[in-house]
Amino acid sequence: MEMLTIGELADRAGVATSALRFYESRGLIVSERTSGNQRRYPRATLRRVSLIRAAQEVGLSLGEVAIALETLPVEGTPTKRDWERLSRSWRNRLDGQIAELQALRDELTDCIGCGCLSLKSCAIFNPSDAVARKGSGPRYLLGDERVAIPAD
Amino acid sequence: MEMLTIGELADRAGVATSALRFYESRGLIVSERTSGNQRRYPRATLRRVSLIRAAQEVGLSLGEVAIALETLPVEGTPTKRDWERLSRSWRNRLDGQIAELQALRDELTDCIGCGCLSLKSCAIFNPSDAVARKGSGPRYLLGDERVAIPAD
DNA sequence: GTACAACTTCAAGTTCGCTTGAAGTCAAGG
DNA sequence: CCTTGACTTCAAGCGAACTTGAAGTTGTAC
Repeated sequence: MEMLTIGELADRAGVATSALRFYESRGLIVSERTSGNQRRYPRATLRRVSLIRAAQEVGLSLGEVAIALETLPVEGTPTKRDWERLSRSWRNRLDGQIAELQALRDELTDCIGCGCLSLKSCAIFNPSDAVARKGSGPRYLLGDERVAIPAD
Repeated sequence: MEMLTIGELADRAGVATSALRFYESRGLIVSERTSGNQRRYPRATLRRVSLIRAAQEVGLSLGEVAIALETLPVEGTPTKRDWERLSRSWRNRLDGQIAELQALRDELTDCIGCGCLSLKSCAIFNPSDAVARKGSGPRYLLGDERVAIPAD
């Protein structure tokens, strides 16, 4: 089978070689090695990397991607069922994200020119789910957080 | 004017005191100091913090929020025009985000069961805008990136 | 056989939006 | 006065997803 070097794979997949090594360190992809210890990837890895990038776009973390990919053959072509299952679950995820944004948008639309400058009872500022933030690290955009505000 | 301590502001705004100090270090809010060097915030800061959190939800980084807030009075009530301008621009932003997600979703929907397992011409994997990633740091979810893939 | 690009590993750096901790000061109630 | 909790600053840490750099090795084309 024709094998790709890490540079070739990087070019074709549109990612940096450092990213590929990083993915490998996280177990998302695997490589064979030449006698001189250089990585060689089967063609199928190209598809796998594409899948990873697509999943990221849908909003999955690399950890989640890893879990999703565990159900897929590392080498060779995933079955139609594999792909159907993944794409369906990703679409559902997208649906959820879209719904969230639309809700936010609708609230914002109501707000435009509503005169609620005191923000007293403005939907956008109401404590619908003012949960405590746990842990540190960056907060991702579009989280499901909501701002709490009291009467001004 | 009644002033709030940092703890009071934190409770009422639903954020940690450390976050407030951080915002202040970034110039997003300002405080007066007591003779003993403790922060005291005017009530208006509560509104300002809420605005910051709302903007973050819409997807702005703190840097962008800072720029948006520069056009607002630090103290006192923003005018109806201020708020209309901000909420309108944020809504537009949301509209854009929603549109992007919907496009992705539609592509994904087409993909379900389309049998394009080789991913040769699958819309989701096509290099619509395979821009080079500049710089390091974390990549935010829902960026405007698209995966590049060649013929498999 | 040698030049040179592409590869190797490993540690450390980057960005963002904070949090945590140390070491100390202030404010209010009893 | 004394305790206690809330406050102060400053430095360092976190988590994600990589990138960058150093120092050395491999593969290939001439």
